[in-house]
Amino acid sequence: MDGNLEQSRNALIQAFGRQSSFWGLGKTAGEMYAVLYFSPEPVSLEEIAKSLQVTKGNVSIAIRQLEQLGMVRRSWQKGDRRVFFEPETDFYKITRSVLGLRHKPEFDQSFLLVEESVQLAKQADSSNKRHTVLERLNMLQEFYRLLDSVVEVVSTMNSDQLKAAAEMFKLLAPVKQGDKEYGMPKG
Amino acid sequence: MDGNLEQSRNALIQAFGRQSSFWGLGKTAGEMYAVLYFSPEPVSLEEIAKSLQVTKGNVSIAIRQLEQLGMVRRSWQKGDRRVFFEPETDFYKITRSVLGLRHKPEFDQSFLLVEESVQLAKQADSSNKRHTVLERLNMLQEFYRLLDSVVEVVSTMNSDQLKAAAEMFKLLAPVKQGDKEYGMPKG
DNA sequence: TAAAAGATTTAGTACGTTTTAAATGTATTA
DNA sequence: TAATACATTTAAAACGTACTAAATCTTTTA
Repeated sequence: MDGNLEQSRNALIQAFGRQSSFWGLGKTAGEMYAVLYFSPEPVSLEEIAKSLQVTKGNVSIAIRQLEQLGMVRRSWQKGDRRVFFEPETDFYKITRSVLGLRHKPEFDQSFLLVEESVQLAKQADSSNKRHTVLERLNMLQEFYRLLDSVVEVVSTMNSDQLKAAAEMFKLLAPVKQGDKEYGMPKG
Repeated sequence: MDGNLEQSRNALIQAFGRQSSFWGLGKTAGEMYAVLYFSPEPVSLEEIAKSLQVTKGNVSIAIRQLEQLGMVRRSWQKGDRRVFFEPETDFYKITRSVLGLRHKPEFDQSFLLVEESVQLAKQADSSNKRHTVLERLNMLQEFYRLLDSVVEVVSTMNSDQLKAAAEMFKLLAPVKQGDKEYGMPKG
């Protein structure tokens, strides 16, 4: 392979590994996705293993996570019994899927616990403590509900809608004093 | 303490522990925050340790993380040499702080790597592969820039602005699949 | 100044997660 | 059917992170 492309690929693998780890998906899962993302053609399981120096078993497990999150699809080629993988390249789609499958449930669980906490506090004897606690829990719930509806909206928008909404949101940016045109397209 | 309040507190500790762990802060850090959140008065280091059955050293370290993220403040009481801690209860403020201190830098690092990847790919010999890769990296960068500006906007808005923006976002009606129009405010 | 009360640091340990090597499973071909 | 080429599961090992107990540091009081 062209040396430059090879280096380019390595940089991308690092980037995805980093992000993946940060979001709790595990470094190598992200790296595997990067391998697919960098390849115009679907990649076989063994090739992924070889290029990241990990075992096939490892790939088998990690790739399934990626599949379940809608980040990877498997495909087949006639006359070849191997399984190939290709990346979902639409990040808006991925965002939606990950929000729904990974974040939402975790969210709901916590929200349920907070709800439970509220109910129990309400049953407590009236006291200064009870009062403060309920006040705080109310703020917390308000915040949760807002987040929840944002997740809900994002989850149900298609990619173009998301893009449009994000652009709109971007327009809300307060122009910072003395800042040199932050984040705007040049020219 | 009132038995109900005690149960209520436990539910909250669970909720925060869960979320904290999910967001990569560690379970006990979240639990410690919950202890503070549930107490109308500032809490001493030792009391936190006792109520969560962990060592003071553990609290000392974890609480510092929370401080650095702006989730906890320390305070003192006259005639008492102990340090007390109290929670930041404004979640919008916390969101801003965590985004800026934790997410943004991680983000920027990855973005830098992608940028590097792009530059290297551009230097590669023209080929079908190079073409596809650059195309994909472009999409990726577009997505990153959007996220970046969302983070930027959120980071610079104050709590009321954030609340208002979120409410507005909430009004974006989900539009059925296949519909070409973007969401409009209800009513 | 010594003693006491507290917070922080440190070195080691326990734990959960990730990864591996090998065994097993499942088609496909001859 | 046996041989094969692959994917998946598994049990154990390696690893990293979170936690502990103990030592150390810091401040206050007597």
